[in-house]
Amino acid sequence: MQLEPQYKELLDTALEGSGQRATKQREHVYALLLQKRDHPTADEIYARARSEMPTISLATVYNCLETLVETKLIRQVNFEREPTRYCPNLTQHAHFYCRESGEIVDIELSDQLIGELMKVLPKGFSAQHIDIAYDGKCNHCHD
Amino acid sequence: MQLEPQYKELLDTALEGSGQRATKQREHVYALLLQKRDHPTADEIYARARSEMPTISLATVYNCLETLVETKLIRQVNFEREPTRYCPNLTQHAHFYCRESGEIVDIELSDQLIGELMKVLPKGFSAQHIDIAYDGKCNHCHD
DNA sequence: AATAATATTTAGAATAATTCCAATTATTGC
DNA sequence: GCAATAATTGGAATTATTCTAAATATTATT
Ligand SMILES: [Mn+2]
Ligand SMILES: [Mn+2]
Ligand SMILES: [Zn+2]
Ligand SMILES: [Zn+2]
Repeated sequence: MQLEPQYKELLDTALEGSGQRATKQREHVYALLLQKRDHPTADEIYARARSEMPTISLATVYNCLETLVETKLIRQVNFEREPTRYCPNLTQHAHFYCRESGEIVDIELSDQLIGELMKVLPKGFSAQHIDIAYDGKCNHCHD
Repeated sequence: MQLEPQYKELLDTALEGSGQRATKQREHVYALLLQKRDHPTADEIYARARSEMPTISLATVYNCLETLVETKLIRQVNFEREPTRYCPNLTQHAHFYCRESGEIVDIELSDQLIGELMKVLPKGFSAQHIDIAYDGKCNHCHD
């Protein structure tokens, strides 16, 4: 499995911009996230990574993920106190967590809706970020 | 410090409804949460609880909080992977986390706004709960 | 190309919030 | 008051994540 050229480009410039090196571990972790966009945990990424790169360590997976988050190529996604998950979708979106299947789905959010959410803040408050997590039943799990 | 009668009533009926007993530890933890509504962590609650009840244990604080959450008298509030915080405000509200001061403020949400958020879900999805967390600068911390 | 400087990876130890456990203590119903 | 049940307690266990220090890889310099 390999990183498509446009993403390879993205990764290289992001890393260069932050004075970090492009390593095969970083490429591999990034490629895995882009390939199966199911919001895996570090452990899941570790398991997937090992099939093609058996010597990679869990610490490296954490390190790579940290680098990718810092350079804003991916974001962290948290539900309650569950293990952190990772998402390469950089658009403004919320997450829907299906209690039945455990599936996590991206919910795109319009600027308009974000605007409305900003409007309800009391005077003097300014938010740089809004985190929105739904939970319930997804389309596959309905009666 | 003590629990106001209306809340004592609330607690007793909630506990009775779930077949649990009203103990002084549960009352005390609940009273602390109602008194200073700053979304404390279990450790903070433990520290506060000990000044009036020096023999209470951290395990008991966790147990009491769990009971209060189960009986829906309080709710848990999580920011990223920080320690869980606890909130006795039962209205529909989001949380604003000030990066500068660490203050956590309740943001009331109208049914209308929640409705809009529900509307953006794809067909077949139904949410029982939406978790909304802002983060940025609060009114006290502005330049 | 060799060497030095720097960054990354690695395995395993450390950390920290929370949960579990088994013994003691408190509360309830008779 | 006594037996049955539930809650509290201190400490051990768990688990995701971070830290550490040694080994390896990459880049820059001669
Ligand atoms: Mn996502
Ligand atoms: Mn609150
Ligand atoms: Zn589902
Ligand atoms: Zn502030």
